[in-house]
Amino acid sequence: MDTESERDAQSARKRGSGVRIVYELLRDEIIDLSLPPGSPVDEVQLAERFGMSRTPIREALVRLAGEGLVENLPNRSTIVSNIDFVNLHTFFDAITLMYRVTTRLAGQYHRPADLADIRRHQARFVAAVAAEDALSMIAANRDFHAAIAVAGRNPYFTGLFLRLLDEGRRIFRLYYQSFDDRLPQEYATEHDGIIAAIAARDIDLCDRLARAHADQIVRQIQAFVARDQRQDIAL
Amino acid sequence: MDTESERDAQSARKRGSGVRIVYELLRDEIIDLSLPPGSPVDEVQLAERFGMSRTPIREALVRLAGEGLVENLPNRSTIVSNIDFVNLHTFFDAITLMYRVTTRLAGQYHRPADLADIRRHQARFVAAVAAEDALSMIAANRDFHAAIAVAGRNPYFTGLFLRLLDEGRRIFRLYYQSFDDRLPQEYATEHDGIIAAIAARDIDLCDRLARAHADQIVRQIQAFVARDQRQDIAL
DNA sequence: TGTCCGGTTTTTGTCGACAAATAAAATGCA
DNA sequence: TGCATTTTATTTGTCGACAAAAACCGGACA
Repeated sequence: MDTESERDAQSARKRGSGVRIVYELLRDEIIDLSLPPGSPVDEVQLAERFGMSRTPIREALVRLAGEGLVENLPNRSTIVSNIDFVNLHTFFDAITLMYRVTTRLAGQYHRPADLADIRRHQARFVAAVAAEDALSMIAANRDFHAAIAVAGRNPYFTGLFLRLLDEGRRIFRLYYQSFDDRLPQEYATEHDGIIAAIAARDIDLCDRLARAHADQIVRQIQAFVARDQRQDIAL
Repeated sequence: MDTESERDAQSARKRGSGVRIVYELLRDEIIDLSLPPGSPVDEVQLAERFGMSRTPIREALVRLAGEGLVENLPNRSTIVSNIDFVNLHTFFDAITLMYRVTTRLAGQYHRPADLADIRRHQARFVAAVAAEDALSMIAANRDFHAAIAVAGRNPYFTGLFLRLLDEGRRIFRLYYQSFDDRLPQEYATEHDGIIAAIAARDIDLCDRLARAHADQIVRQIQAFVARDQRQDIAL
């Protein structure tokens, strides 16, 4: 069970990079559901897996807890945070507002280099759609909107938005494991519209398109949830 | 140099409470500027001050770093985060939006117990204004709006808002050390208006009042900054 | 006098170990 | 057999110590 990065970590890692390695890998595994919600995260197990002491593992877990990706039950094992389906609407509210705000600010403050970044991620997204690769589609979509947020140059909004986008990746991932719908072509064209609005610095248009885009995504997730619930009832 | 809480921490503290104690105390000291921005935070010094090992200190620092209250220069001392006056407008944008959103949501989702909490903090605020106690005024104001955010029941917004309110406390504190203006009477009446709007569940009114309140605060800070800059030029 | 170089010191990052707290298992009792 | 209680075992929280990095200091040299 020794992957590339883990052996790197084990052999010759620089003094202080250990935490980052563990943090990023755990983060990715939580987001792509390799570590399912609610599963316990054992410190000593991770320690021997990465070939390091418990101390850096612990620090990585504290950071993840700060972002809400894991929960730290006192004197008990830390677990991967559950997805709260009951209060999913709070997530929808928050991410919709952040879509709008970040896109508006991008329209206001973006520079040429930002647009290049955004277009690059959109190209990745389109390629993923063409290849029908749901996983890299989800990742590219996240990076696309993250780039827009960065172009908006408000670290407070960017910070919250990144958290929400990652949480969204978990939820999407949950459904793209079981279903294989595809309306992502609409997403791609909507993305192009957003890019154009940002480039034209049309703030109102940015807002409208971002809101429509967010509504689209929220509706899709809600459809997934509803279908899921009907299945639960049917069984 | 042994205060009450520190001796408590030293003698008989429960297993796992050490981090919380250090975290909360450091957090308070950073917010009320006892630890000025940019000042180094020495681990071993804190360790002997609290009578505990470096490990829990370190964990507290990691948490604080996660909230942006300290910065962790690799292989070098961690320092209290500086206040970024150049990009202060991003702070204004963010906190204004959060004022509006949380107050709107409070108008929508609050329950009777929430209103009681909010009114209690407003009473504290009024008392602090009457006593002309700037410090507890600032603290009560923060708690007042925090209670409104809690009543809105969106943990994502609440989380960001609390961070912004604490950052705002640092900025306010910065100026209430040098000046002794007072227009807080206006704040108190505005607070009453906000309470009434929430109780009446008038969402639009909540939004308008919150926005006006935020603008008021932003203007006051900007006036402080401007006056400060004029002083710098004069000297 | 100013700059570069090597040693010293301070401070962090990591480690292994121990003790407390809880979960799990085993035992006793009705 | 089922439940309460004690015992064991696992896992976390904390500690002291050591080694690596960078800052600090002093001296040599141009």
